[in-house]
Amino acid sequence: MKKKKDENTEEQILEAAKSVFQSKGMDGARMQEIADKANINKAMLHYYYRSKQLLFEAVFKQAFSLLAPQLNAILNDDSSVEDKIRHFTLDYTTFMMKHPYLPNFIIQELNRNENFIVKLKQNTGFPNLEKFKAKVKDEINQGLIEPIDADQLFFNILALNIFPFLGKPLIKAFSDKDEKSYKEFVESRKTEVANFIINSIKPS
Amino acid sequence: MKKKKDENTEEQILEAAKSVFQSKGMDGARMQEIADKANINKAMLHYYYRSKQLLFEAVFKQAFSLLAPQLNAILNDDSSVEDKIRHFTLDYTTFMMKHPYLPNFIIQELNRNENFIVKLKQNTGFPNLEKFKAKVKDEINQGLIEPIDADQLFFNILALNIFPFLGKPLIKAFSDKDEKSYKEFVESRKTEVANFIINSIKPS
DNA sequence: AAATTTGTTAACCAGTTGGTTAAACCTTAT
DNA sequence: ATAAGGTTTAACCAACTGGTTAACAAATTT
Repeated sequence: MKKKKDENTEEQILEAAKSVFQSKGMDGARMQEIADKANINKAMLHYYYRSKQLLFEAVFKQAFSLLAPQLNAILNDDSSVEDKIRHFTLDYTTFMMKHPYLPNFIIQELNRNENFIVKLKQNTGFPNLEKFKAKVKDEINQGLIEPIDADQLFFNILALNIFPFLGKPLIKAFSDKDEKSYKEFVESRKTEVANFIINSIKPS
Repeated sequence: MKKKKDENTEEQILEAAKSVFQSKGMDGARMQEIADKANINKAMLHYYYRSKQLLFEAVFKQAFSLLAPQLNAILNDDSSVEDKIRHFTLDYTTFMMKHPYLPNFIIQELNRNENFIVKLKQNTGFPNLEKFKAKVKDEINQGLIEPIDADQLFFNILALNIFPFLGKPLIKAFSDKDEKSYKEFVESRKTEVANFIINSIKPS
């Protein structure tokens, strides 16, 4: 009826699996390494999660569930487009600086298995753009922002915010930044990116 | 059909390796699959490239060498910042629509092995931002564009152009696009992205 | 045309991988 | 205490992996 011994073994596994899968990906991850990191026997991984695939999916879904609410914040609240942009840019960058492996993990695995996102879409809380699109059109009609396709605007916002994490090695190499100045660069983007976007859509 | 020396075996291998590595990554790729795709014996891979690692590096360097010239075009010619942006956005998107696996492959493997880019930097023709930064500062001083950090501007350009290829599954899922409308979306970015950037830095 | 080098193959190998098993170990209910 | 059932472990396994070998075939040199 009740669980016995170490109640949080299952969570220790998930924690270890998260760390290994996020830094090495599905193909590069080794079950033994996950077991070692969780300080348990490898058989326990299969006892709790049955297979590498299912353990991976548990990790991936949890990772994606961290991303979705951030997107929904910008998409579904009632603030102005400008506020959405400032708010999202600040929150997203702050959050990802604490979880720098997350964007690359999600993008990489989504590209590895294109079917995977279909499963996720069935989940409630999967980001929906309709309300955002309506808001953009509304503000364009009111002359508050310049005409722009809402999809293009949304993915521009996403691109500018995600890229510093996906392209970290490129940024460091191209602009000769060490870890410290890379972090300063990302930090300054919390406001720079919002200004950049708003400048572009602001009526002249 | 007689057995005879096939002098382009080496290139067949590279072609097959490119296809497999770019779609599955270093860890997901299998030497046997590369051999099958090249219609040769697995031992030939080692005869010509000695190890999986070296074969991978050959593929990676060739992939990166396709990217570098495009970046250097925007960085080192003498045109105006606005022309650089329009020119690069058009060329880059056109090129990547023909090689859609390339951006993800490079980003993924650069993140998998952070040391890898250090080797690449020693290569001649590795993109250098100095001239671009000088040009940006110059145009800012002349009042042709609004003040902006040249690094930020450059990586904004990169982010907006690369993201549609990295985030293809996200774009299709979030905005309910099928393959056809995804392609139209990317196609329209050839000019949309340039307009978006130039709007942002244009003096009001 | 014989000898040598280069290209190619099937078979093989040792190490690794995800996954299984049977027995032992705890914790709780009887 | 003992039975019961979930939890944990060491040992094991079959399939797979990158890589090697030795023999053979084609091209090149002598």
